[in-house]
Amino acid sequence: MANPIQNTEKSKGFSIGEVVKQTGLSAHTLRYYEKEGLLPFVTKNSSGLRVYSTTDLQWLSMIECLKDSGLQIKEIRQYIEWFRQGDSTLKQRLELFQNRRKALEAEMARLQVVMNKISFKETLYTTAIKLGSLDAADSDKTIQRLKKKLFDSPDDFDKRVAG
Amino acid sequence: MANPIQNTEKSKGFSIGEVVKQTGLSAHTLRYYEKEGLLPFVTKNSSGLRVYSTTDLQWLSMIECLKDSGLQIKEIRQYIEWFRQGDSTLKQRLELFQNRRKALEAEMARLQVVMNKISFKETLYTTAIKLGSLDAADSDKTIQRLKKKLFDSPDDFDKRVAG
DNA sequence: CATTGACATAGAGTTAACTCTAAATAGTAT
DNA sequence: ATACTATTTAGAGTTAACTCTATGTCAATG
Repeated sequence: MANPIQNTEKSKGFSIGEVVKQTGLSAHTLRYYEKEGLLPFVTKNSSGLRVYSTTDLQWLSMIECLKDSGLQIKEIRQYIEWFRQGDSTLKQRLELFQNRRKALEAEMARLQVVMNKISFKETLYTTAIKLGSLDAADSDKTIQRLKKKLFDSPDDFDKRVAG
Repeated sequence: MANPIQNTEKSKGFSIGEVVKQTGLSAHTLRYYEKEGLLPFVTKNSSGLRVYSTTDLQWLSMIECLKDSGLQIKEIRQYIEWFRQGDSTLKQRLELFQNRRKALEAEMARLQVVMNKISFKETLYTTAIKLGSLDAADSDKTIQRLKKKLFDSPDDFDKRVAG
């Protein structure tokens, strides 16, 4: 087990392989992130091997969160640049998080609408299997009531849904 | 205003331009979907122009829903193929919707976790602006209590978050 | 009958975010 | 010293889902 970077009890740093294990990201991806300016704090030892600090791991966690919130890599880089500029960019960063929250709220609302439609389909097909055919399910009283409820709701899933 | 396809009171069909207006999709995208097998019911008139029926529009609505649920185009094509095969594929289609519902539930739960982290950041930066610096906000009692709450929760947002 | 605008096809180009390849160097184990 | 594994770089390749370009047809308008 060759570990190029000595990671003693003093926790000087982690090799790229250790970060791969801890984060689940590939070494390729870690180098790609660095090239894209997402990890400006990663250092190299005298042999040119990357040494990741605990702070770098925390940044990776933050990057994952921002990615999951829907941010693109170049937008994450912008955020990191703002961070490096210090307190003069507090406003920009706050606005970014406010926008992220709004985007997440919109996305969750959107997913809820999709969920309603998919759940209806699940019920429809469960009934279809019980009755032996999709046509029979389509004519089913309970199904028709459910469908009506869905169609009369504010979002307009089509009057009649294909499939 | 030349409309190649006569759309009389009997509603024989829609031109691609009309479908563009109704769906917000581009003509390019509509042709691309068709090429990918997503619209096998679209017909052409004697001049080779596409004629979309109301059913085709319903399919487009269904396709949008499946896309929003996270399905890829080739998976949507599979669903449409199952549909065309009739009641012998009811089980496969039900399973697809069951899987979609589970995926949507997981996605919504994931987004909720991200939302908690982003909301914390929003609070942190609001406090930072009020106090004049990020360091001051980091040492703030209320912020520290919030952070502790977030870190002690089942999901493990890092012990200390960068940025 | 020439122009215009919508539409057709085939195929090339774009974008984001990886993902991989090749060839070289570094570190560890025996 | 040798073998083996981890890491490095530059740059090419991949994938999904469009998106656009070039060129040509067709129908209605002036």
